[in-house]
Amino acid sequence: MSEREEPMRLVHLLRGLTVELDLFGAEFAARSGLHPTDLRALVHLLDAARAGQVVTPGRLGEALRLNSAGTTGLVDRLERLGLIRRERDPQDRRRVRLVVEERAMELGEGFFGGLIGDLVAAMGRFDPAELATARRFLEAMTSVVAAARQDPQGTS
Amino acid sequence: MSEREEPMRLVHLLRGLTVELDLFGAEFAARSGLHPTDLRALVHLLDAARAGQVVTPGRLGEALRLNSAGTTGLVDRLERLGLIRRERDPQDRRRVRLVVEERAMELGEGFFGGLIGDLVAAMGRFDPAELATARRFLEAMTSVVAAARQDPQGTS
DNA sequence: ACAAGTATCTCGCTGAACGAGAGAATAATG
DNA sequence: CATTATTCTCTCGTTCAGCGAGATACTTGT
Repeated sequence: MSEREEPMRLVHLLRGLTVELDLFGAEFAARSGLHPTDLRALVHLLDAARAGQVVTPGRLGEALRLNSAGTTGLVDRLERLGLIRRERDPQDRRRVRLVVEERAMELGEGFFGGLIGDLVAAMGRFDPAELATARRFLEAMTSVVAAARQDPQGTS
Repeated sequence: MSEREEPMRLVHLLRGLTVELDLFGAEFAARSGLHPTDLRALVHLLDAARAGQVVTPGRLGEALRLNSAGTTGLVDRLERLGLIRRERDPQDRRRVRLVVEERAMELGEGFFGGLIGDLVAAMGRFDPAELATARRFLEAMTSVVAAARQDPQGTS
């Protein structure tokens, strides 16, 4: 009732939203014959590709918190599915560059594209000032979680 | 620069936030000797307990998209860790009720409590009208994702 | 009583991820 | 240069979460 309870409702909403997004991802992954980890890897690779960054197995494994053996297995799977390709780096030939194939782009586009379109459409029903507020809110929440992650105990 | 790009930034923020929250959960889980699934189960059980609902292995497995064998294994793990307890339902003795132990509450409280406190504190820097907007926004986004989940193809 | 339905658990298996360490290339040092 | 250290990536053997199929236990409808 009181306004003191509103924040807790927002916290639950926030969690509910992440649950929905996770389930969406998991179901997409299952439908495409991917494992949750494969999907996370794909998202990471597509992001990096869009930003023009080079990703090596080492970097990928680090981002996904996998050890080297797990990373090799992951890269093997993605390569077997024709989503990425290994390529020796000509500069430093110890390194392997992970190149995203066309198919991976299409896969990502085809599935998340729809969701993104729907989200953007739903945002259209908010005016610019409201979107700015939502943005500030999301940024604030994200930085709180990021801070909590680095300092697990501190109720800062 | 144009306002047409703001929605995409919000989409990325949204994803970034869920990634942070997932990582937070995963790191907490690892620290507590739990698997990601165990944590999801615990959250579900604590929510249900707070709402006064009875959870059976069947319901839990359904919520987490596990089959019966996986569910049994999950419940075994949680029971072995002393987080929950199996209890035959006296009304319908085919059923087993999953009862959350004190320890599980403390675990959930001790870890998420801090984060929730930080989030609520951060919300304190928004006025009630802004929080209401954030809430509408989150509700809109959640229902879009939920709808997309049930109708994977439809760009509705 | 008997059949059908529902809830949970057991068995055997697949495969993702781990720890340890090997292999391959580059960089640093005498 | 040759040698040693360093940095990536990959291989081997193992562990364990989750799957499919089916067993078991209990309840409900006829």
